[in-house]
Amino acid sequence: MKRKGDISVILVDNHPLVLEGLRAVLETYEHIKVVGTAEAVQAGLDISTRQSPDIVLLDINMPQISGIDAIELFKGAAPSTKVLMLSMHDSREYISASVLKGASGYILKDVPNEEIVRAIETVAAGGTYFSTGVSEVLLQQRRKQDNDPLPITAREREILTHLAMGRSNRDIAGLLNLSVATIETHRKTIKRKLGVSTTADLTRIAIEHGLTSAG
Amino acid sequence: MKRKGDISVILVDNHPLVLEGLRAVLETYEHIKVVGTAEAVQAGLDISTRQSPDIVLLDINMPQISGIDAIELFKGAAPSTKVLMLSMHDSREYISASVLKGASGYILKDVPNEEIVRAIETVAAGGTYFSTGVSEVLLQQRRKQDNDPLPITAREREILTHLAMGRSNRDIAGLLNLSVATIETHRKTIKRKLGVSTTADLTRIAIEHGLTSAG
DNA sequence: AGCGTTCTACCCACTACTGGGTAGAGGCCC
DNA sequence: GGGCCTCTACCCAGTAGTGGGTAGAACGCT
Repeated sequence: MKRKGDISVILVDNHPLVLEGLRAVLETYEHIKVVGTAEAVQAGLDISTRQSPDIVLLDINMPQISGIDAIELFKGAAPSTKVLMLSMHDSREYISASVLKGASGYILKDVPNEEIVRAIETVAAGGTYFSTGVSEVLLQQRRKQDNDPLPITAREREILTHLAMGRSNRDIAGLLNLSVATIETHRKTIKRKLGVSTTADLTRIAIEHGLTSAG
Repeated sequence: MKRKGDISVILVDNHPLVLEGLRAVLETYEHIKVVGTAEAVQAGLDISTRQSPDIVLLDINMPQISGIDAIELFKGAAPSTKVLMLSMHDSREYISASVLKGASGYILKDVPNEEIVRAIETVAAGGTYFSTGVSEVLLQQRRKQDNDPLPITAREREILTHLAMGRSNRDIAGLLNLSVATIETHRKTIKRKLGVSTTADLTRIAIEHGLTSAG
């Protein structure tokens, strides 16, 4: 029986073998209760609606409905349920998509059992869990900023920031008390150095390098 | 003494009281060894260089050098060290900045002791830890996309995507086999609907809503 | 049938940006 | 003291985008 303090979990994976393996691992932990397993998203949703589990361990590769799309369905079926994705891939697209859809964590299938348990505990406690390789992917933007600083001068960076915020050459000239011609020259130099030709490109690069934010 | 499997931690906070409180809490756990404490970033760096701890627990509000800037310094002083931020604020700016600079986690000072320990264990194991309120903030972009869909038509969204990728009206006209005038009309309509007037604004909105990515 | 919306396309005058130059003043390095 | 870079600023001709219109064809809804 599930007792107070226990964590209820349902497992959704289209491979019966993985399902049984996970159940066997998790059952060795007293405070984790596997209250259901399903080999298809729809069956999982039915269980989830009835049981409102603390955690859904969801395989990302599901036939019919993809695991990514299923995240929202599970959140809809039982709003208090946290979704923890289980995947064989550490591809950036999957991870970002999972986070955007509201998953609380993303772990790889080849991690040690203890890490799966740790992830379940962490997510149940209201945290997020992304396993080793995955956090590297999430922090990828940082590496880009570190390893690949923009090859432009400080003044040019300043101009670029204004440009990316939607200001015209004339606006910037006014702000910085410079001639419009000067801003145009800077703009040309920046474009040449960065190898782009449009304002949209400049804006994307500025956001990418943290000079301004999208939101 | 630190033994194999133990987690070595140094604490950096400019409040001696917090420092002592943390030390007292962590010392009740056998596998966590506090190998140093510092009330200033520079002193913390000195310790970190000598000890190469597994974890630096770093207060975000430090005088002189901000905790955010200190993240990079600690990563530089001992590359294998993971930085776990400790903060009283769950503001979006702090959290994003921390993640971008390379912090492996962000926890609030008012969380229960067990959560701090859990965070330390998780980060030491190579994961990331963001406590309850914090993960909400990280998932904020998702909410923006869900609650605030762009009030434009599918065709306009398509045009917007191309614009944000740096394509000119003429390029897009060519791609979609339309007249340049049509693209200009769409562009005007999109700007009016979104209440902006420049390409940079369009690009920022497109990225914000996931139509294209910054990188 | 009548209405609203979307997608398409054009007109016009105006402004902004582009891409090719050149160039002087000041700072830094060797 | 000569060389290199940065920041400033201008010239010019050309192209692109702006912001104000209008408008027809197609579609769905009632």
